[in-house]
Amino acid sequence: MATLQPVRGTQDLLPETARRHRRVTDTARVVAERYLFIEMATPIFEFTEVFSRPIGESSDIVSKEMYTFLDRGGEEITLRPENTAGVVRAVLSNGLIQSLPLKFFYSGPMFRYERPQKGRFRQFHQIGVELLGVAQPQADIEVVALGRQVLDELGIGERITLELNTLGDPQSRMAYREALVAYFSSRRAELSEDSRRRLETNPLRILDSKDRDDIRINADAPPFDRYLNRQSHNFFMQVRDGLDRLGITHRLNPRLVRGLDYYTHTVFEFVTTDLGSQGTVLAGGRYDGLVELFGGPATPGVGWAAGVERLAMLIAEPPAPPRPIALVPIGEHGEAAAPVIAEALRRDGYTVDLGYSGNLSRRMRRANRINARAAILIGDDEVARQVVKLRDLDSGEQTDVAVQIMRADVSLTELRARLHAFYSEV
RNA sequence: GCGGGUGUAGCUCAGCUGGUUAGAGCGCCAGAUUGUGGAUCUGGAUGUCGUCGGUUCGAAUCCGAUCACUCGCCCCA
Repeated sequence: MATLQPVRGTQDLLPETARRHRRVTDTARVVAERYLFIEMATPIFEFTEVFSRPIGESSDIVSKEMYTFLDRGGEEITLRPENTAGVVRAVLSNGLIQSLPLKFFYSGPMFRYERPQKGRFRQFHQIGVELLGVAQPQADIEVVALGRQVLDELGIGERITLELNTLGDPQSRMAYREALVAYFSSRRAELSEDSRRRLETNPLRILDSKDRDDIRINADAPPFDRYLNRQSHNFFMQVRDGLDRLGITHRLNPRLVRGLDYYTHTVFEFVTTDLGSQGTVLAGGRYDGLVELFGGPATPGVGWAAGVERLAMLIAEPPAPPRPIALVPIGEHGEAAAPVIAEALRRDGYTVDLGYSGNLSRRMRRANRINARAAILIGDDEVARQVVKLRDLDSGEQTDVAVQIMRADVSLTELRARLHAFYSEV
């Protein structure tokens, strides 16, 4: 810690950014609840195996990106790199699996030891939804529609396109995987270094390579359709039809592959070109085998997660918070009376700034800086006359308003009426 | 994890091929205006020139390392 800087990949959410984050999570929560996806939260850390088992030992996330440590009791703990595994664990821990279907919304920080970039941090925030217990394609359709509606409500829908693919059921996926391995192995020498590695770890990912030679080789790779069995094919068609009926346009991307091992059937990504190479903004899919992986009963699931930082960068400036009222005390009696008035107005629901120190000019300047709608000046003279000076900071008009202040007992009837008028103008 | 770029005041940046006390705009502070904000004018403060080391009579400037950010790859939300 040579200088006072935050840990690499972490960042302070200063008020303006925090406001954007809040806009994103609040909007998502509201929309999710329209679909009856209810908010829940799981711990920020879990036993390591909660993540290592379902995500897949071969994935980069597990093999080199997790924040894993021994706690003081000798338990192996990991900071959550994503939240689906945690939600499934919570469902099983709490016996909720009895009451399917389950629909959850969550938001919170996640942790991955990656190389930071724009839109990519080591501590980052995700919002997400999970739907457990529905095998029918309606679940996929509903979950995608929810994602689309969140993006639309955030006002960024038209800059984001939906890409869709299917991984098929486990049999289809396995058969295709074998066919791919056979094909790529035959042309191993031509593959990029990255893709030769992928051949061992995640051969499907080669299809998504950006390497020029890989792209050429991919052109002749066997197509997935041929290995997709009838049920898987029909399932995918139903999902697509359902989306069409809802007017949710999408682009088929046969090279779309999810990084996590537990995905089956539908996979999708909402992508934008406005964020450079970190263009995926919301992504997910179906994970029918996940609950079983945890030792629970075979239970289908669909869900998605979205990156709050990425969404926060895309949205327009959120609406400004309500303008405050500045209370400006002058002199000993004013200082005594001002907090009483401030408290009463705050109980009315107004945002009130109470100047702590400085002369009148200084406090007025502060009132202006915080964009106050009005200033209430109260000095010894006013206290004696049982008035306050109410100054309209937009027009500069200033008038005396009668008040009654007897220690904690205040009567502000006229002041309340005047303030009410200020805030109902617009 | 790999490759490229950048790092000078709170912010945005200037500082030519190394040469005295490192600059501008915005912001901040003070005053004009000791019971009145915004606009204007006047004055003022602020920098370990990211950090450490090297070359040199002399380094913000050249070299190396390191840290951070950033772009691409990888990965992913």
